[in-house]
Amino acid sequence: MFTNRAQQCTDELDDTTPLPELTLYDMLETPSDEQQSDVAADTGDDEEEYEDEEYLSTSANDSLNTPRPKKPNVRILENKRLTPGAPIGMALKNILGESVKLVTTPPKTTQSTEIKILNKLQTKPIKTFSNTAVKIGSTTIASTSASAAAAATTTTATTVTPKQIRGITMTQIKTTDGKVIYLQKSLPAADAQKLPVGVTTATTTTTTARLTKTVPVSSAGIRQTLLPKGVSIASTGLIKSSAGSTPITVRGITAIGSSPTKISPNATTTVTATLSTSPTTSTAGAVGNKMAIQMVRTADGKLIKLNQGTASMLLNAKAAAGALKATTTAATTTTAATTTTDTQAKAVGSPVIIKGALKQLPAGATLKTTTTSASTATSNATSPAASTALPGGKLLVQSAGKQIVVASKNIIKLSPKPGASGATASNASIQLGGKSGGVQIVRVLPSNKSGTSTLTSPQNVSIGRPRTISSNNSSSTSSNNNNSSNTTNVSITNAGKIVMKTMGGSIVPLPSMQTLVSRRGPSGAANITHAKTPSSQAQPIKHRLSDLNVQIKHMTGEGGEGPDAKKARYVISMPRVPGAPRTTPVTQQQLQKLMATRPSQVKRISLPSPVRSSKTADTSKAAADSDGGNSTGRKVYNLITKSNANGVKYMICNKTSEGKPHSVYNTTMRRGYTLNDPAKIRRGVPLTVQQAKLKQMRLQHQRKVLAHNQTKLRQAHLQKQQQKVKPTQPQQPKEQQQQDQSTQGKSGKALFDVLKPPAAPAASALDALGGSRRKHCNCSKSQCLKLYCDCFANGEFCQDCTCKDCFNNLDYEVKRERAIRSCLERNPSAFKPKITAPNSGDMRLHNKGCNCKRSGCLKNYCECYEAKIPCSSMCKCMGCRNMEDRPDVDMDSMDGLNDAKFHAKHKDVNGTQENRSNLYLTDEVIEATIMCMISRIVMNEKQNMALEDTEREVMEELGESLNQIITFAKEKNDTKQQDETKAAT
DNA sequence: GAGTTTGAAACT
DNA sequence: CAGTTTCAAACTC
Repeated sequence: MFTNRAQQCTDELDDTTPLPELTLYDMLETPSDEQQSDVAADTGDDEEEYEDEEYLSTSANDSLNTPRPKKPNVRILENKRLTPGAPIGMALKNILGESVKLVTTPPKTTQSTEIKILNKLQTKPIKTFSNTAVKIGSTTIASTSASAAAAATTTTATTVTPKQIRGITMTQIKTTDGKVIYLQKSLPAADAQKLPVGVTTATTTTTTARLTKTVPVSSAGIRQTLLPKGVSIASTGLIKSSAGSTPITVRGITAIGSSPTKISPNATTTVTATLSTSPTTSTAGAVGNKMAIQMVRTADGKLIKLNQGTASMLLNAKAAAGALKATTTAATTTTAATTTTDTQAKAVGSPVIIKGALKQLPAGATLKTTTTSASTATSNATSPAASTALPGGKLLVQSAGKQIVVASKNIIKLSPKPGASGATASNASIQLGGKSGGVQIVRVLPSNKSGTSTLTSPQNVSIGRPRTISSNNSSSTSSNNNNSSNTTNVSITNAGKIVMKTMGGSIVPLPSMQTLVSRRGPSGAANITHAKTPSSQAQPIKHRLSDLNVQIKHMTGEGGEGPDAKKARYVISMPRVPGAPRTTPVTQQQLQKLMATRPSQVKRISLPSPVRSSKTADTSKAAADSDGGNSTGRKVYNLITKSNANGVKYMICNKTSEGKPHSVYNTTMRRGYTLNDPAKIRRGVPLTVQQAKLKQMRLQHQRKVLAHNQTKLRQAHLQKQQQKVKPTQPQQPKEQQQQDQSTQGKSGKALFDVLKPPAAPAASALDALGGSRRKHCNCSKSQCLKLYCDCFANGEFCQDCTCKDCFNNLDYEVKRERAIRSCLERNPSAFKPKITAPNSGDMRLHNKGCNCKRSGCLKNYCECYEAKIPCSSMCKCMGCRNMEDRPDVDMDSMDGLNDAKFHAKHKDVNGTQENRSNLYLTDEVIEATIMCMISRIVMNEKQNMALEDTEREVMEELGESLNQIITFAKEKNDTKQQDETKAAT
């Protein structure tokens, strides 16, 4: 796999542009939602950039793998962008001097680097050394004097008086809350001359909360400035920061050379450092030789050190506020250790940052995090992370009981260090969801943004308790100040990304390390638990992205949950009688009891958030099918998703520990899967697999009950009639009935099984195949990376397919992700369900509609017909015969029926509709139905359920009862026809 | 199993 | 957005 992945990095025009973590959530969210990136909340989020168009353009451009000048724009978050020609650009130039090269390049060539500064607010008076205002839009960053009021709403014509800090010309920008941002006004002459036009170098920007302990920040050129929410540039010319530790992000500040950075013990500002894509070796190399370390301190006192190297990874070390004495030099390192443009280009495109870190880190490059914190992170902070070269091109980084193995691929493997203590050590490690003990693997996602990727640069990893791990040779990172959780953010943007965030970031563990596992548990109640083992014994099951999407939404929607809530592994235990077969025998007595207490059997089961909507406990066959016919099977999914508010992203890979991908769904994956048929849920309503199946279980349970009720009533009715006709044999029916009961009880066959219609062909086929997948693609030209391929369209990996040149597998994950993105670019709804029901119980509709011309929409060419739904106004079909007004059309039971049979049946039913209504809609049946509804009401009232829920469930009850009646009537009708046919023959 | 038909996806 | 091409599944023989 690694080899393949490496090859990917060089093929296709060297298009190694890393794809951003493509989340299913992204797929399903509306664009507007995607753009609603709460930067302020997402303090460490630098992975969201791909969501904007700039990223896309950059990405596209990166595909050419051509070095590009950077876009010298300064922009403010929330769509306040500034271009070089904009006032901010001019103002910055005024501040930074002529040495700042604001290169005007097409927007698509933008390579955005980023510096994020997390500020912890302080109320210090503002003092600025800069007397030049920076105007951003209508606002101005003033740096006229210590008086904030002196700043005008417009640009002041004052010039910056550069401040010399350690020989570096700095420009100070002071914020209203006392923070001071130093920007290197100009590069050292030597370095500046080395810089080619349009190329910037590393920059370190630091803000401190105290004037007396300001941190110099070098800046060779500010190309972008991002001010997240909560930080504004006031008309007074000051950077304002809202309460809390709102991060201030300065994006695109690049610098050259290393600058010493001091962080005062009480400094509450995070320094982020960036680096550039500068191909100049001199600067980068010089810096690298110096092994400058970039120190970052988070708003909550965490200390982050960035080592030199292309894509260093930052990990915070928690430190008590005021006690932190970490001092280090700001690291401005570039990984571009090459002098040639070509090499640089390749480096940029390299998707693996840490790749190739074969040599041991120099001692100076080892991160040292000093802290006096007595917290559990102390061990981390005081323990310098050490890296050791391992065979096979791996880099072992150890820290506080944890080992991080940085493979030659974009993978970081986290495994417990032998002898390391459990809980404490776990705090000191990169964790996925706070899990400890197991091997954790984190994928390093390459970034196509600016920056270079070096294959030889050693990587340092400092592991600390803090959440933010971010490193970047060209971009900065920010630390998360959330102390309440054990989340960890790892992000390496630029040449490579380590994206490992559980809070506000992305988690991209290796396949099989995070799996969404669904299995049947022994307990009778449906519940969902977190799996404790990364590996699973899952049967090959395919999954659907859309299903998982919803689930992950639930999973990640609980912002207040602990780290375990972020785990991507879930074991869903379905209700089942312990030891009972899938089709649990139900005696009539049981059914009667069930009938009497029916609502309680359909009681709501409070599930954890991921499957909170699941309510029903059932032992029906549907439940058995929910795991693909394998009670021990687990569904292992692969997808990337993220949460809504917290920005949590998961990549859940459907790969077993053996490396073989799973097939989540054991069903055919044709287009137009519908909700009611779990075997065809490909683009059905966006319910989770579990939800859909639980719903089906619930419905089947209701059918059981209703069928039992009907049977009981019919038998009573029949008994009456027989008593009337044959008064001499009054006991026969009763005896027969008892015998039936006994037989049923012995045979384990439920009454419903007697009454229920034959299983749908799809389900039958599914069962016949023992849960194996029925269909496999046969793509030959699309490489299974286009929507032509059903596997791909379903969000699955190809498995056991007969396709040729298949790239739809883990070995070509990059290509696959790119293809997904391509599809989404063409059609953002490409992976959304095509067939949805507006509301529960509503008729399903094809969202797009078919476009059939010749098939009359009566063949499986038609997506509507295939989905067993009538064509709607959305369709553009010609000569459509897939009409809606077919009262007998039970689309879910039409599998295998040809048109002739269909129409014959149609005609027959219509012709005798009234009679059959009288035949089956007897008073007893109606009474039973009403009883069911009343029982539901009573039970809901006992449970103090909301009226709306009660109403809804009562209506569902009615609907299911009617459905059952229809099913029963249909079956009887068919039986009758068969009997008539036999009699005729 | 080969060839044809069909309509969605992709492309222009 | 419309027309055309490509593609793979559905269908036919």
